[in-house]
Amino acid sequence: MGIIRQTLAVKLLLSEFEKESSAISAIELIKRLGSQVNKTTIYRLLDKLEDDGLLHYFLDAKGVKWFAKCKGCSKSNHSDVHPHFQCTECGTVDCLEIQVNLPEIPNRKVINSQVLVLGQCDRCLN
Amino acid sequence: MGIIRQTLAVKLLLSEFEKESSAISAIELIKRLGSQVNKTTIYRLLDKLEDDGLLHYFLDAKGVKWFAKCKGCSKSNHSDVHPHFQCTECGTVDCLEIQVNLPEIPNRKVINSQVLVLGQCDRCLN
DNA sequence: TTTTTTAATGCAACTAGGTTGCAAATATAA
DNA sequence: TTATATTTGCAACCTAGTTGCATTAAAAAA
Repeated sequence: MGIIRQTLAVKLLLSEFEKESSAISAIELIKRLGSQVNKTTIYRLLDKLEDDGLLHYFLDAKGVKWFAKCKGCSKSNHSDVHPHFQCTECGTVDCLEIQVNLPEIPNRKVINSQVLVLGQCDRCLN
Repeated sequence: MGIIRQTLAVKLLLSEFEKESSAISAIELIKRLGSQVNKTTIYRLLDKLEDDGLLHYFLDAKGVKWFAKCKGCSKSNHSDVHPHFQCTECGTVDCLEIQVNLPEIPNRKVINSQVLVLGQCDRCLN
C-alpha cells in the first residue's frame, strides 16, 4: 500500500489517535466519526494504517477489535508486540510497556503470542 | 445452575469432549452435532457446562469461541488459567500446561490474563 | 405407574461487528 | 485543466452468537 491520500476521513481518523493515548475500538471510532465518515471507510482505513505500520490491533475479551498507535513498527515488521490491559469496569484498553517471556514450549514453533490482561485501571481503582 | 439433566444433547456434547483432547470451537460442535441438536441448545449447554466448571472457554485470534475440558475447576473457581496454543496452519487449539507469570504492573489491579500463543503444532511441523 | 413440575429444547427472528461489490467522487499526477 | 487511480458511500451481505416463547421431555412426587 504505502502512502495514503490526505482525505478528510484520514485526517479525522488520525486526529482521534493523536488526542488519545489509549487504544480505541473500531466501534468507538464509528460512534465518534460515523456521522462524517462511513463505517466501511473507517474499517478500510484502519486496515490500511495497520498495514503501513502506523497502528496495531488486537482483540479484547469479547472479541472486539481495538487499535492503537505503533511505536517503531514498519510495514514489514510489526515489532510492537506487547500485552494489552483492559479495565473490567470502564472498558478502557491500554498498551502495557512490559515484556512477557513465555517458557519454552516443546514440539511447537512459536510465531507470536497475544496477551490480554484484565483488571482495574488506575482511574477505576480510586 | 448445578446438576444437568441427562438429555440426548448433553450426552452428545460431552462425548465430543471425551473423544477429543484438544479444544473444540462452538462452530465445530455445531458442524458435528447440528443435525441432531439445535445450535441454540449447543450454545446454551456450553455456557452451562462452563458455569459448572466442566469446561472453560477462550477466544482465538479471530475472536471465535473455543471450549475445552477443565482440570480441577469448580463452579465458583475457575482455577484453570493457562495459555492456549493455536496452530496457524491447521487451526487446532490446545491447552498449554505451562505457567506464565507476568511482571508487576504499576497502578493496576490484575484480575486475570489471557494468553494465546500462535505458531505451528507438532503435526504441522513434520 | 401415572401425574405433576420444572428444566431443556427448537424455532424463528434478531443482534453486533465486520465485509464485499460496485458505481460515484475526489486527491494527486500529468 | 485534464486524466487516472485511489478513496468513498451505499446497500446488501456474512458470521457468530443471542433472545423470547411455545413445546417437549426428564425426573420428582403421588
